[in-house]
Amino acid sequence: MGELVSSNEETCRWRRRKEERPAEILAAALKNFSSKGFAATKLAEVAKEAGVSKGTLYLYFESKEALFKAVVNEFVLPQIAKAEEQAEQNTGSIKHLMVKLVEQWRINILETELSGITKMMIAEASNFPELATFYLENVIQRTRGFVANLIKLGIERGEFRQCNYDYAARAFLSPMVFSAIWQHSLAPFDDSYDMNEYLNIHLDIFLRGISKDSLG
Amino acid sequence: MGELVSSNEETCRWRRRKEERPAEILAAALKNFSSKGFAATKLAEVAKEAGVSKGTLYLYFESKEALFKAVVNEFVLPQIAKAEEQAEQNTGSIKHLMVKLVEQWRINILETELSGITKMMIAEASNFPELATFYLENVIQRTRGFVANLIKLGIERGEFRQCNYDYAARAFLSPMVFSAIWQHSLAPFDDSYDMNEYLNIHLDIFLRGISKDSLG
DNA sequence: ATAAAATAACTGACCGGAAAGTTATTTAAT
DNA sequence: ATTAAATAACTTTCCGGTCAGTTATTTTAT
Repeated sequence: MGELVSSNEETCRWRRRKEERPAEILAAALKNFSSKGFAATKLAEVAKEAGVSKGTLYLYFESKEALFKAVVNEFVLPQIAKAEEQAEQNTGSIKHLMVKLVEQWRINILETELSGITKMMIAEASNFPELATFYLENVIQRTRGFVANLIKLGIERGEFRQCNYDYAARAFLSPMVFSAIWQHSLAPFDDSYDMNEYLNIHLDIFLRGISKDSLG
Repeated sequence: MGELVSSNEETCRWRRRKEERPAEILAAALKNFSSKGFAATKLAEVAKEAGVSKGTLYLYFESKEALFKAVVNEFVLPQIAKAEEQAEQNTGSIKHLMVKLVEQWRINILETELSGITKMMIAEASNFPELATFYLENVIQRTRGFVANLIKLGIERGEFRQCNYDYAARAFLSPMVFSAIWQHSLAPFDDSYDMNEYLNIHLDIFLRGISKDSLG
């Protein structure tokens, strides 16, 4: 943990590492925001884990809020881009693509620290309006729009029945979001919830519910 | 709000009102915990809204955590008891009872300050393990068990298909919990989500998904 | 009835610790 | 020698919890 110097154990108290600092700080910030939430994250702890002093944090990020926004830009937005690309390259059915998207959610979000960011934002939005609008505009609305478009396409193709695709997108996404929330709130105190099972059931119900034919 | 004396505007700085204090403090605490969350709630503010000094709070409640537990006992548990009674007195189908339960959720939880308690607990469970286990044992497990029993009964009666009724209970409850969470997190910043619509769609999908016949 | 004494409800200034953010100083690198 | 990266000590603010003192109310004595 507290490794300050690399190989040559020189008599250096610290090194100048302008290039590497941001990435190391962001990694520590992600870990802390994810596990503790925004308010409960201590910048002193982030600094310690990044192997720098608290002051150094402020050399690279203006404030705690700026640091969080940087975490979102660095780690969350690329995931959305990835999903969008996967959709573009999709050649099979929309239904199949949606199964794949849930699978990607599991692997890339739920089972990584990113689920903690999802939970954190939902949990603390009301206490940090500035972050709330940032996250809403850059993450939520973009994701919702992306899924809504997908469903719209499914309807046009005759895979899905006529429905309000905007609400259908919410119905599709909310259990995924819920899984992230639960995992970082009461699941650790509960006899462990099988998230895979939970997501499978919801996906099954959703696809059944939206299909043109009643079998899904 | 800051009414200290009732009718006669006497030259009293305060009155002794041992009987009324707890209820007034609990009401102010509910309001604050609901809108701000646990950590962000300031006891000085609760005291002010209850018309007492901060010190008086500690005459009636041992700590912030004890105050929160009292709020749950006073306002949340009676709602669960109410639902349990309604289930006992039910003469129609289980399916119909579940529609009614969602309706009650809307009226008694979602559209009241209690939805804020639901959200608060999910949001801050990880930072307050003591409260988390208290809430899990007294609220979550009791509610989940109640619904699981209902679904089990529905299966025995032939209304529902064979399924893991424990997970089915989670599938039934999680969108309700999600509605409360969303309402107190990003909904205020979003173009307003129609929660009724959201709940209706989920109820429809759930009942379709669990029915023995495919129509629901 | 009245007033003094006793009681307990209530107040609010204060304490201690914690954490965000700042800055004077030190140290590495060139 | 000079620059700038990094530090560590500092300031400020905030809040849960405490407690010594104040005041409304009740009780006792006359």
